[in-house]
Amino acid sequence: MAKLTISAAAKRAGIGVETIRYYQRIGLAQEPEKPVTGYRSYTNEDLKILKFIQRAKQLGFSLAEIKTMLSLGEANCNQTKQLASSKLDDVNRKIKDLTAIAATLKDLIESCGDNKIDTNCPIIDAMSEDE
Amino acid sequence: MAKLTISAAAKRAGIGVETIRYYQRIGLAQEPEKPVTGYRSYTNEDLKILKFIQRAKQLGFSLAEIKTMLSLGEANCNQTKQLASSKLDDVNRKIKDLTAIAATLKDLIESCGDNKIDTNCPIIDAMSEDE
DNA sequence: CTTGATTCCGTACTATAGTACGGAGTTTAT
DNA sequence: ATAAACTCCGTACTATAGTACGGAATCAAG
Repeated sequence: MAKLTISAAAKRAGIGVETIRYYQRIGLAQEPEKPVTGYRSYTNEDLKILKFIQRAKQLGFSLAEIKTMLSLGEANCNQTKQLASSKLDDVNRKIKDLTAIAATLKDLIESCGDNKIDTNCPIIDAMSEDE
Repeated sequence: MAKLTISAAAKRAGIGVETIRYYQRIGLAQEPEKPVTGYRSYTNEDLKILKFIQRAKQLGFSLAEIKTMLSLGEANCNQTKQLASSKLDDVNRKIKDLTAIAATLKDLIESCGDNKIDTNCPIIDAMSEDE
C-alpha cells in the first residue's frame, strides 16, 4: 500500500521509467498529483493501470486500443467485452495466417533437400514465382 | 517479356509505385538503368525481385531480412535456408504466443458471462491483477 | 550537510515502413 | 501537336512505440 516513486512503479509494472512518462505524455496514463514540492507518488490504483497497459500490450492491443479500453473503464463492461471479442477475432485470424506461412516456409525449406550445389536456391525461386 | 513501366511493375507485383521507389531508396531493389532520355523499364528479372520482396513480406520477413536474403542471392542457398529456418522458428513461436493470448482473451470474455450490471468489468479487473 | 541517486521537464532523436507533394520532364492518345 | 497521364526526383511528412539527453530540483544516506 506504500506510495511508490516512478521507478518503483516502473519496476513493479515491468515498464521503463521513460516509457511511463511517454504514456503520460500521450494521455494513456495520468500523472499523479505532484506535491507542491517533491516527487509524484504512485498509488496502487496508478499501478493497476500500468499493469493493465502492460498486460494488454502483451495481449496484442495497440496503445490506441488500450486508451479506448481505459476510457470505457469499468463502467462499460459490455463495450470492453466487445473490444476483447474483436481482438480475439484478430488474434485468431493472425494465427490462421501464420499457420499458413509456417506451412509455406516448411515446404520451401524442404524443397532444398540436401542441395549442396549452392545455386539455384529453390527458396528464392519459389518465392518470386508467378502464382 | 515486355518492358514494364514502374506502374505496370507495381501492379504486377502488388506494390505501390511510391513503395517501389522507397525500396530503391533504401537499396532493397535496384533501379533499372534509365535510358538517356525517358523512363526506366523494368525487366522480368526486376519484377521477380519485387515479387520476391512482396512474398517475403507476407511471410513475415522484415525489409532488413529481405535485404539480407537478396544479398545472399541464389549463390548461397544454404544461408538462405538457414534464414528461412530461423524465420520458421519465429513464426512457430509467434503462433504459440498468440494461441496462449487467444485462450486468455476467451477466458476473459467468458468471465463476463451475461454481466448486465455494466460495472466491475472482470476483463479490466483480471488484466490489472497482481499475478 | 554534502554527495550521489532520482525525478522532472521539454525537446530531440530512433527505428520501421511507408505516403504525399510539387515541379519539371516525358509519353501516349486523340 | 497538344492535352492528359505518367515518371522522376528530392524532400517532407505520417504512424507507432518508444529511447535519449541535459539541466535543474529534490530526496536519501552517511
